[in-house]
Amino acid sequence: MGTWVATTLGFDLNLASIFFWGVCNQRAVHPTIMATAEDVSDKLKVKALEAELQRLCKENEELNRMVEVMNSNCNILQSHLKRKSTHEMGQIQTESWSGHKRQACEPLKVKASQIFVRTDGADTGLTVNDGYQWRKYGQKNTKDNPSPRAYFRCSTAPGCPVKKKVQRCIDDKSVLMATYEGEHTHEVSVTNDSLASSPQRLVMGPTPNLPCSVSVNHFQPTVTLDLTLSESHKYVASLTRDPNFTATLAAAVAQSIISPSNPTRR
DNA sequence: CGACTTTGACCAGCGC
DNA sequence: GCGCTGGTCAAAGTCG
Repeated sequence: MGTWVATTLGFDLNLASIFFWGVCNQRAVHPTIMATAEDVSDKLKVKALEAELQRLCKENEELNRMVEVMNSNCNILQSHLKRKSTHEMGQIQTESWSGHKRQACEPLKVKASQIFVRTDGADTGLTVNDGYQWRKYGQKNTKDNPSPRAYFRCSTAPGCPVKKKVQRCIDDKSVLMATYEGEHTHEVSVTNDSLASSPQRLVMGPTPNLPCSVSVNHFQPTVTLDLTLSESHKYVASLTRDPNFTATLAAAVAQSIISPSNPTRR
């Protein structure tokens, strides 16, 4: 899944890079052109163009960083999907062979879902801001992961049975892996403040309250990409407003889920 | 002072 | 039965 973003966005970004690079080099090669310009308005125009150029170069850098982040997220999601798919297909086969009545094509009744949230690399906490209030009731070191696993209960409403486990991803410690169990018996308590303080998100799929999620129900997978990039809010917003971008992204994600072993992808 | 976090102890399930 | 492991409990500590 990793390179589909590059495939989707790379061409335009590369074109933009080449354009910006060419303009920058042109200015470097011919400094005297501007130095000898006598017209004041021309100088002003040049300054304005320089400023615009710098802004565009910076914007291009931000977009490239976004692509890197999205690539990283996609790689994580892809590996996770592969692991879960392999595991579940094995379970289905084992159960059908051992005489269980469930048909192989019957959708699994999965109550747990898993999300991945990219955090600041310096952040060592295990907090996932998903709009609900959680009360931590335990923490354990696990065998398969050097990072501790934290256990939370939903405290948004009394009696809510939902629990979640949060652990840093073994592959990428800047990624938090949260596993949710149960269903909330109340509405999400998302406030404008909590959303404003949470990482920027590009949400795709029917789980808008989750920052970056992969449902483990592989018969109806839900993928939400987390674009945690504190300086690039406006670019994320502009991208998410672009119907072409979201449509392409959605198609690519759907395609990658349908055929996870596509050899054209990383 | 109440709500929340930390952390060691305890319990249950599972494999050998 | 025993040990390992994941999950939960609950007392103590922390914070606003």
